[in-house]
Amino acid sequence: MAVSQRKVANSAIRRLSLYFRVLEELAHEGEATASSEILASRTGTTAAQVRKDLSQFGSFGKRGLGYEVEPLMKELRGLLGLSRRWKVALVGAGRLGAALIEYPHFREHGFEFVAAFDSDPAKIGRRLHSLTIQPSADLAQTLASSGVEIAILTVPAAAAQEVADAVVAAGVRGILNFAPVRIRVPEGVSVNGVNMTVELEALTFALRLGAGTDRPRKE
Amino acid sequence: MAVSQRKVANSAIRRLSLYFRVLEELAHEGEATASSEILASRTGTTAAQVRKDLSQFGSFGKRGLGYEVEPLMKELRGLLGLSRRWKVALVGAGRLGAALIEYPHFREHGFEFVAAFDSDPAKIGRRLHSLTIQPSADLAQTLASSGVEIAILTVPAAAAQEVADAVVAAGVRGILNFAPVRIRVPEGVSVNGVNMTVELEALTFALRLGAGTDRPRKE
DNA sequence: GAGTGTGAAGTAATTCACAGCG
DNA sequence: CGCTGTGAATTACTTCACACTC
Repeated sequence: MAVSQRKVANSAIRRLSLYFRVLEELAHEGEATASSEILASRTGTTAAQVRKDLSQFGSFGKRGLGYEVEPLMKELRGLLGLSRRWKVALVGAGRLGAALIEYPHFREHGFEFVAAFDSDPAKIGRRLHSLTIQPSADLAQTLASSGVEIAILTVPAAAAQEVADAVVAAGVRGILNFAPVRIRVPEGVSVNGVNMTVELEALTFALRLGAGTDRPRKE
Repeated sequence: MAVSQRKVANSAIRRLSLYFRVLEELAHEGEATASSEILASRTGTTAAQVRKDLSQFGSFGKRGLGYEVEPLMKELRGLLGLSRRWKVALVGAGRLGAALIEYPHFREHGFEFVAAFDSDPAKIGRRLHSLTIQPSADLAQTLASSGVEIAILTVPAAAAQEVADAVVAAGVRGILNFAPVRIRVPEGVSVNGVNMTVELEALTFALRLGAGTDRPRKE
């Protein structure tokens, strides 16, 4: 029943995002309801986990029936902040940045790229999917005036902290960091990292042992 | 002291990868030793955690001194499977795939792309960073004959499971999945996912509450 | 003296199991 | 009945604290 600002486990939040995606699939498949069991098997967790995760935000299910797909999607959209648009800036207009700015999934879920920056003079002025690449030096000015709240960092590791400091100074409150280093931000700013090197090395660790990584035991 | 096949926590494995990267930095900075405290502060965890993580594989440190950078790197390289080369295939030669195949970090750590596949006839035959893009139909044949052990999947969500089945059938034992869906694999195959949508939505969840996400309390 | 290695203690996350409702 | 919602039990992970070594 608790909807207030409670301590929500990070892992639970990420699962909410997974549930949401599965619900989109189910809606697309024409399903009207979804049991915790379905949600669990499609996301690789357990039915009890799904119910626990959802129940900390409200009683969205109907006993004997399951969860109605559309209403639950709406709830999750609200929880995850997907019922509004977010202005996003890309910092680092390399190949990865170019890939992300085109990634349809972001656009479809309300993330709108409104600026792209790079420090390489050769890239300044070039177009990237409807945006003109601006010099990183203009970061502070452009971000502040355009109301950007999220920065996606696809810069080299060595530049990541400096760029993070700059976007935070420009008022950005959320950072999605693709550089393989941990960046430090002041209180009140959120950072999530996507570290593909770590994931790849976790994979080779598992391969070296000759075992499967796979998460949950319950099939 | 235990070096045998212990149940190693997933989170611990990922931290090992982080420690390794920090050690590379420290080596580059000319440091000969590193305390658990340094490793902790640079990776965002606690000194006790660092020691616990490392101690489950051996006694690598010297009391009163810390860890010697080079020897510890060597240990971690071994643990993480980075002391050998891995042949990697890229499946999905879109923008993201193109970005990954150029990502210097992978190459520098022993990951060698030996084949690239796509199902789009328009892309077949085109070059991608020294590789010629092959039709996905050739997957089975090429992979089996080239000894590829790891597949990196950058295909659309809808195709991910099908592609995963194909690479597993071709003998691949490890998959790094960039598609935003969970893929199911048989026992003995490892999958790690990089889901940037989840990370971005975890970020907007945090922003919606107006709080910082950041991991550990201890500074 | 400084900093590791590690049992013990504490905290967090997951799973169980079942009452209760549609 | 079937399936949710949830306290209680369990398991996993982290932090403490200190003996021990260099």
